[in-house]
Parts: sequence; structure tokens; C-alpha cells
Amino acid sequence: MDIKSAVTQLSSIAQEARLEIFRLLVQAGIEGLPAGSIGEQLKIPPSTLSFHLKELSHAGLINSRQVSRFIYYTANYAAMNGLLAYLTENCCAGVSKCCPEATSCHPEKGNKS
Amino acid sequence: MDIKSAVTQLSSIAQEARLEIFRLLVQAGIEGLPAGSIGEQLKIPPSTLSFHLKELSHAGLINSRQVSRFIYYTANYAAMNGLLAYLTENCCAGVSKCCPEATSCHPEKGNKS
DNA sequence: GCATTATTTCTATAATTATGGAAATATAGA
DNA sequence: TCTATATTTCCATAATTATAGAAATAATGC
Repeated sequence: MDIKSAVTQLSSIAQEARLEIFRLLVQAGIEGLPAGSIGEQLKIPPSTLSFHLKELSHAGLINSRQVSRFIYYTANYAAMNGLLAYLTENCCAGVSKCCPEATSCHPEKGNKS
Repeated sequence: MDIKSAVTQLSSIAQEARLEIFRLLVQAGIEGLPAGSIGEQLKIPPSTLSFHLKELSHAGLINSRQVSRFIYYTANYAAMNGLLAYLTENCCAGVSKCCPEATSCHPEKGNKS
């Protein structure tokens, strides 16, 4: 992870609409949600939603796949975990006992609600 | 943690100079670094540095204390850990086995290098 | 009080980012 | 092919954010 990628990823979620979208997708799990469903739940007009989804996609924090006429968006858990790790990297110069734990998210198949 | 605070905190590190400053402070540990030392290491002019330090302070991701004529800045580890937790909150709707771990940084006294 | 050093505030300019209507594109079924 | 639905692109406007010089403020020692 280089600093420019980290800034791009952080910028992509440093905006209220996009952070809401991202969190919605993190909570949605690996199946994700179609764009229209996201816009409906968050009350975001189509063109604005598309702009924000593109920002998140370009940053690599979300992925998409086409299913018929719908485009399903999903959180990229690996990218998110990489970003979180980057922020705590070499905490306190890597001295022992300083940073014992690491926050991450490991979704698995079969966790539908 | 509400979404506006999260956006403010993310915005504060979604900028190359500020992310460098923040990471430098995360790695510096609980003693922190005086403003001048940060500016010198990162080659940031005083007024620009002051602007960025204020952004980070207002967001609550760093703290400061005055020591003689120097102002020492330190990473606010608790705030950072709160932000990381927020991003993974209710991952996959909170289904078990989805998000077993959580990245965080726990600096301790006596970890000087 | 004066000189020195550290940091911040003020200011103008430049650059980037967000918003949403309208039009365009893409997919699928009748 | 025609129609309906889903999503994106284009565009102009508005709003926000970054940069850094110059001046101001603050703390210390002589």
C-alpha cells in the first residue's frame, strides 16, 4: 500500500453520501446490492449516486458485477482491511506490546440474513 | 460515533500531507513530536503545516501539548481505534464468523525508541 | 525591554470536488 | 422493433479545500 492509494481510498469514504453507501455495502455482505436499491434506501438521485459509486470503485473499495439489468455493488473487504492495516502500520515504531490487535472484517459465504 | 464525525476524521487524513503527518505521529508514539520537527521531516512550510495540524486537531485525531516554546503533537490512538471500529461496524449485518477480529493500536508508556 | 525562536493567523489565489437535470446508453421482455 | 427499466455520461454551477507569503502572536533568556 502506497500513500497515494491510501489517500484515494480515504477520500472515497470521506464524504457523507459515500460513507453511507460504503457502510451499507459492508453490512450487506458478499451479495451486495444493486445501484437502484442503494439509491432508494439512501435517497440519492441516480446521477449523483452514479458519481459516488464511481469514486468508490475507482478507489477500489467496492466492486461491481452485472446481473441482468442490475449492477450489484459489493464492499471490497480485502481492500478495506488493507487500508485499516496501513493506518496502524509501525504504530509506536513497531515496539512490542504497542499494537497487538488488528480491526478487520472477514465475510464468508452463507451469511445471508 | 456518528457519521458526521467519521467523515470529519476521514477527511482529515484523506490528504497526502496530513496522512503523512498522522502516520508520523502514530509511529512516534505517545511522546509525539513538536510542530517544527514534523515540518522539517516532511518539508512542509510553517503556515501550511499549521493549517494541516489544525485540521487533524479539529477532527480529534491528534492532540497537542505545550512544552516551553514547543507544541508537541501526538496521535489520538483512542480516536483512531474508534474510527476503525466504525468502518467495520455491523459488517455483514453482524452475522457470526463474519468479522472476528478488530485492527487497533494500543500504545503503552515506556515504549520510547 | 529586546532579541530569538516557534507557531499561528490572515489573505488571496488556485485547484479540486459535489450536485443534479437532461440526455444517452444498455438490457431484457413482449 | 418497441417499450420499460436501470444506470451512466455530460454539463454547468456551486461549494469546499489547499497552498504559502507576510504579518502577528507567544514563550524564553539576556
